[in-house]
Amino acid sequence: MKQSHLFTKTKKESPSDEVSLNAELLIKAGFINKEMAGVYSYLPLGLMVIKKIENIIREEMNAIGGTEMKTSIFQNKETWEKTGRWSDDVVDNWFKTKLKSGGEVGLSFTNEEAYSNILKQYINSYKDLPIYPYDFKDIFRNETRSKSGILRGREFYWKALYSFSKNEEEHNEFYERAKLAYKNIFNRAGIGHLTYMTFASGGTFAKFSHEFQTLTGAGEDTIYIDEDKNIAINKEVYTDEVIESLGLNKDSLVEKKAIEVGNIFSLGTKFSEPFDLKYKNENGEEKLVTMGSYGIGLGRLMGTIVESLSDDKGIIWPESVAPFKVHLLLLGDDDKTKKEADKLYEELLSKSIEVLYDDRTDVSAGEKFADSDLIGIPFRVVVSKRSLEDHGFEIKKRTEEKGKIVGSEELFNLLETSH
RNA sequence: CGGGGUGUGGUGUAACGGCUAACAUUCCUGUUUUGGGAACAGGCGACUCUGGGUUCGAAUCCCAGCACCCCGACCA
Repeated sequence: MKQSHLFTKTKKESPSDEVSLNAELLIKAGFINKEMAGVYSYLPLGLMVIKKIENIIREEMNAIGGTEMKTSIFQNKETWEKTGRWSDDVVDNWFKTKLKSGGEVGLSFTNEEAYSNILKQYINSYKDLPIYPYDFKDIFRNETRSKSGILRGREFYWKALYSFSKNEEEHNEFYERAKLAYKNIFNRAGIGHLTYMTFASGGTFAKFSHEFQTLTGAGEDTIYIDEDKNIAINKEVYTDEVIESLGLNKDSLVEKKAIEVGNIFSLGTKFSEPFDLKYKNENGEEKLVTMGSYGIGLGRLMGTIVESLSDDKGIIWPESVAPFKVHLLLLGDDDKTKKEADKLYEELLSKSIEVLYDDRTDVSAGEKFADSDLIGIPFRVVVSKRSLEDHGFEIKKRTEEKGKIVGSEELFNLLETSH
């Protein structure tokens, strides 16, 4: 994509109504636009990142047997009354609205009810199980206080997978696979080294749920980490009894601030009971389905990456989620340099290397460098009079201070072997 | 929902109760520039969040509302 076609521009000043680093950088660099407190639009660059993250999650979910679908934002009152969660006394953060015909509808704030209701039609026999449907979906929560930029919004985009299993054993087997899939996701998203699987309260049907907590000062949660064993405990279950039951030692636990980027949860029969979600086993007996839920907030994950990987010049995207792999900068406006840069741009495109081409000729070199650092694309390639007088192109990683001048062959070699 | 703070051109800020609301940036015109947010010249852009009140006079003081930020509570 040519930068002259990208309508967003970077801002020099930080927005006055944002304090959080993720919102500040993402707004300055033109990834998102704030609509109101806790509500953000994703601009072209932001959407590219979201889609990259979405694809990573999709691949990992499909790899463990997930089946993608798309449930409606609109929620049926009757369905929710089955679990008692329609009531504002039980769930106080609903966004609800009225139909012209008189009824009420809610906007999704979670998906268990919708899934249980749909899957009831399709689960009859033990032969129908297990199944692992999932959604990418906008979720709405009327938070009393949204905060921290895109880390906690009133509207957010998430992935939710629900597992429907015959029994505890089958559920547990999948649950373990889901843990690994989640680890893969956060590794691939570039924050694996900062992310800990964390024991948290489990509800009625399991002793624990598991959160994936990424260390960042902007975190809302307090966790206690055992760095050797690479696991952590959420403050909410940080008791002597729990520490002991996990075989941990209080002295080796370190307190840290973290943000919850993912959560997996055993639901047992909490939802299959009210929905009468049963199957017939081999002996013709009716059994309740055992469920689990597995969520990741994509916007929150994006914000967390920004929070934990940026520097004082801007964002540093991991290659896996960066909007582009290469930021190609044209410096100078003489015909020869421009022609060389155009040619390189076409070559990158023909090799399917994602590139943002700063082809603007009315912008100074300094401004292009500053923009490039702020936007945070992993590789910066400069074409200028100076580079052409040497071997051809200057390539520099966003994480490096100095680049090096390389010829075309070496350039493509470097780009094609990196991912 | 409790507490605290802030609302001024698109953006970031300034302005003792008193002149035509200032500066920077963005944007537009032109000239010169092109390796770290270039230089010069000219120009566009504001009912100072809304509604009341005090005053000869309000961006400034008072009241109410709304919005945004922060702390806390809450967070399938």
